[in-house]
Amino acid sequence: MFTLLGMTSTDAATKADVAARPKRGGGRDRRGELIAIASELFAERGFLATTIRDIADAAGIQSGSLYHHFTSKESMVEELLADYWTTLLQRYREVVDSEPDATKATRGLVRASVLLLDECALALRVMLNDWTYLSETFPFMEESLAECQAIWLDVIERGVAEGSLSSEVDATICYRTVMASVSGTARWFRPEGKVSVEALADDMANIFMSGFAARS
Amino acid sequence: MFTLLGMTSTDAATKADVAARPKRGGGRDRRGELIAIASELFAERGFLATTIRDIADAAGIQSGSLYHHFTSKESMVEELLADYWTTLLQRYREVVDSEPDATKATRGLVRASVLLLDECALALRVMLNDWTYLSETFPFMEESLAECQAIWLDVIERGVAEGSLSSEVDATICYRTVMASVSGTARWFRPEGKVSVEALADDMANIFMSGFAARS
DNA sequence: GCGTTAACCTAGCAAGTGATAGGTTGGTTT
DNA sequence: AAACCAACCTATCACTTGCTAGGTTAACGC
Repeated sequence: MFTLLGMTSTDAATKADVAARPKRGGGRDRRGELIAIASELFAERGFLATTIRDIADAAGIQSGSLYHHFTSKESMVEELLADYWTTLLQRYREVVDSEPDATKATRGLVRASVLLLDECALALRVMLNDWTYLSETFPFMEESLAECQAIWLDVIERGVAEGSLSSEVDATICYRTVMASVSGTARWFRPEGKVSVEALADDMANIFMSGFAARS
Repeated sequence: MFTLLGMTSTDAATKADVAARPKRGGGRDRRGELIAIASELFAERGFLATTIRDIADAAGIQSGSLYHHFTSKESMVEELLADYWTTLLQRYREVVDSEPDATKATRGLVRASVLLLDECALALRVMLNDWTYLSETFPFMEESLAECQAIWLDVIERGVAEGSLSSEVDATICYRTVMASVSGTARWFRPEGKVSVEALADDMANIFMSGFAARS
């Protein structure tokens, strides 16, 4: 430990840094701020490739200080993912409960997925990149996915039964195709970009309902 | 280092292990074997989450021994990914060069993608899970993806021009939707599973061309 | 002023990480 | 028999990882 003008480096750092430190009462939900900062990094580099030192640097604090707010690196991402799934499933239920027509319900599910992509782009990008690890770490992810699949299959099979959806393609393959497209969209879609969610939702719903062959 | 019956532990380990070691001339392409073993782990747990000690354990050798065959962990996955992209692009070119009809060419591209999914399931699963890291590490991945996109957009726009594909949805969104579905399929598709590639290729081509609304 | 508390710092640990250097083995070639 | 070589081992390095213990600072309530 070197000394500077009779101060130890510890003292010097403390004096200087504390002055530049933002006031305590300022932005109130510090924990939320840190989650936002961390999520950005997770989405950009991947969860596993992001270290807590990266997060601390981005937040302008020391790595150890993060553990005042969180118990582990995993807990920094858990809320983000849990939020996504509860919201998605809640909106799915609203759609299927309020829409008896299977065709419209299918469009509604696509639409709900895409609109949520807009709100939770970070969460989807994080999951997209580290699904294997994250789904092993957080059991609720597999559980939520299972419920998601159940809702979709129910709607599709209802549509096939009432004759509005084609019985020629396998329901499970339909479901997986849609889900893959929607979540895969997270890789390029940016909420602030030039493609609007509304247009995207309509386009994707159209593709799945009618395909992209020209109507004859 | 403890001793046992006058032997050092080093000697003991050597004597025993060498006896159990497979003969040298046996399976000739050892490097290829190791790539296969590593790929399996990469696909299962993710590239970043797999350590070279995991790979060595699975291969029944010591971690240091891997560096007799490879210069780095990255080089263990590079061939796998490069193979995928060269094959995909080559087959894409065969399709667009030999098929003047845009509708059939589109089906051909979907089909080629799905069939390759069958052959290169591991490569796709690896990319799907660690795309962010891998595409930063291997520049050829972004380059190949760009060429892939160019081929797709060309075919789609040709189809729109000749009136066989709908002009109502954005070409780029079409492309991204298809690609996301196909590569996302790698998450659940298993070559040895009960869904045949042929059926899958047909189903997916049908979904994209005609959608899953019942034909009226 | 005094105690409390949230937010942060410093310093470092234990466990792993990818990678390396040099030695050993046994089959193949000459 | 001698030389060669691929395949592997042992032991270890330098570094990074997530995480922790204990201390410091400043705002707030009484």
